[in-house]
Amino acid sequence: MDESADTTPPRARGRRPPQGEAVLRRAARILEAFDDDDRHLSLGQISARAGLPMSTASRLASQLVALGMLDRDPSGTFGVGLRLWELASLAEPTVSLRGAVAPLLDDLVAVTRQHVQLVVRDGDEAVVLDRRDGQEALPVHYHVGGHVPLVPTAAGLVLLAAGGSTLLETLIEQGDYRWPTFESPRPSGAELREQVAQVRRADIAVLRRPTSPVVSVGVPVRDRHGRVVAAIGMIVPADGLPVSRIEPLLRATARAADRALAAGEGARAQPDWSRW
Amino acid sequence: MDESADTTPPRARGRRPPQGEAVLRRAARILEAFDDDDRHLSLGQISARAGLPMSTASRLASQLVALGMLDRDPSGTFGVGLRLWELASLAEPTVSLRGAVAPLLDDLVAVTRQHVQLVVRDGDEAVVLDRRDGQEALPVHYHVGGHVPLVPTAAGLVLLAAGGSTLLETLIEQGDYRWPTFESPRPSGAELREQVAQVRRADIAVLRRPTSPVVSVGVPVRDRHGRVVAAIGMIVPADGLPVSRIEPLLRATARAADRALAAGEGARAQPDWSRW
DNA sequence: TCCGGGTTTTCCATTCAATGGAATCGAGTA
DNA sequence: TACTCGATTCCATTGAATGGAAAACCCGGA
Repeated sequence: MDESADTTPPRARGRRPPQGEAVLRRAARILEAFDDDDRHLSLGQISARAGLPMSTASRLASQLVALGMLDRDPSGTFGVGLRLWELASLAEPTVSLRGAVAPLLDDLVAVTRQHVQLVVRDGDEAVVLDRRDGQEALPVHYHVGGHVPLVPTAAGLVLLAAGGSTLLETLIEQGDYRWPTFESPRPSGAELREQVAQVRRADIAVLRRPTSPVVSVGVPVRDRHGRVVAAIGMIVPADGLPVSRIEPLLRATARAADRALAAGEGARAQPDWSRW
Repeated sequence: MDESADTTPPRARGRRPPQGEAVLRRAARILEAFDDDDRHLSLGQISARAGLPMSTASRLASQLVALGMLDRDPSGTFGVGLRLWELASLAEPTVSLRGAVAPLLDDLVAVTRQHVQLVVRDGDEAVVLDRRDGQEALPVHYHVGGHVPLVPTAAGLVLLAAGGSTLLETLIEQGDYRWPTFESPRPSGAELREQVAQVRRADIAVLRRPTSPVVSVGVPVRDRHGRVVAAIGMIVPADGLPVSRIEPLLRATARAADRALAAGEGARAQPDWSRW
């Protein structure tokens, strides 16, 4: 190629991205390049997913490694770092909620031998804070920290119902809420409204679909002020323990969670590593 | 050069920090301003702890909020954000380890009714990956994501023993490893070496101190290649279940964990939210 | 309602950390 | 050995980041 016939006018060495972008946003995009399916990425993949030039990706990623936010194994591939995890475990509502509710999850799973999970709402999705696998567990897996859609899950519905009409209407309006593709009819706005109203009345959500071999049940957990801050969800085989048995158990657990949470909100047991 | 008599030579408006510092490092310092004792900070506190000018702290913190890395409640105080937590839960070794070992922790706590925890090493400390509280639990609290010192804990000793002589010697050399202040004699280098050797021989650590009402026991968890990747720790009252009973139980659990981990390393159960 | 203080945000002239194309390096591979 | 492809380093260029100061904000008290 000759330098005379080129359309690129000024020939700048280090031209910044056209629209100019904050470093932090770029770094965040690098972190967000990782997801459930790809927890390990090469630099090239990072660069591609984050939409950054290789050199920039390389530089930023190295910095993130130096800060412990990313890890890099000998083979060169990146992964999310432990330091990040340590920091993140300070995030509310994880600490107080998990601390208060974890023993109850233990009990629940001990009694029912089914999947149990604790979820909170984050925008128009839910996030799994903690979970226990029952021995008779069906192969259904939401991992801790993962997303759960609001509409097609019982725990999600509980959070949706608690989220106020604004949330519900927004969700209906945008209409693209997650729904199993093979499930025949995605519920209409009216149906969804009715479903939510039902959950509000009953203070519990029971989700049962003809095509699915499982029933999911969800109950709200409330803080001292009566605000729903989380939901406890359970997944049981449709042909197993009848829901009529599960319901009171879950309701009781939810009330216990309310109390545990209220009690824990004040005092803070301070760590005493010396006595280990 | 100066038109008036002032000692401040050039009078620059936006002078950067003397030594010049990467944005990412500053942002990281902001995040690290949060800890167990202060999970919520005002802007002023962040600015002070991170050693940043108010204006800079304000700008960066807002950006972090926009990215979901920090949360800000109506009163204006900051906290670590949920988004960060979601990202962080992709971190190895949390995912595979917790997934594989969690059911075993459930069993352990169900049988013994004592505290159980899963820890991994991070440099010269250990980090709690998961824990279960026993019903007969003593008020000892390391929260998930928190740090645990290597030397004065059984699980820590296991990781220390597995960490190779370099780690041990470094720790001895710097000599400032954490040790309960009131515990009379901090172990000498020789004592520590002997202790570690003992752990290596027995493939289990039992820590019993005269001043403490608890005994802590730790066993190593190994990956497919036989490398110690984590430790399971248990804390039992000195006057409760005898350690001779606990030992075989923990050993068996550790072997089960090895197998669960090896099995899980290959296949990945893929999430199937449609069947909820 | 208006005031005094403490905290937070915005403004903006200044400048250096960040940038990305190209060259270099390095581990595979034929 | 020569070739390939991914990652790193180099470096001239520049706009994103900076921090002091001023403005905006938020309260509790008068």
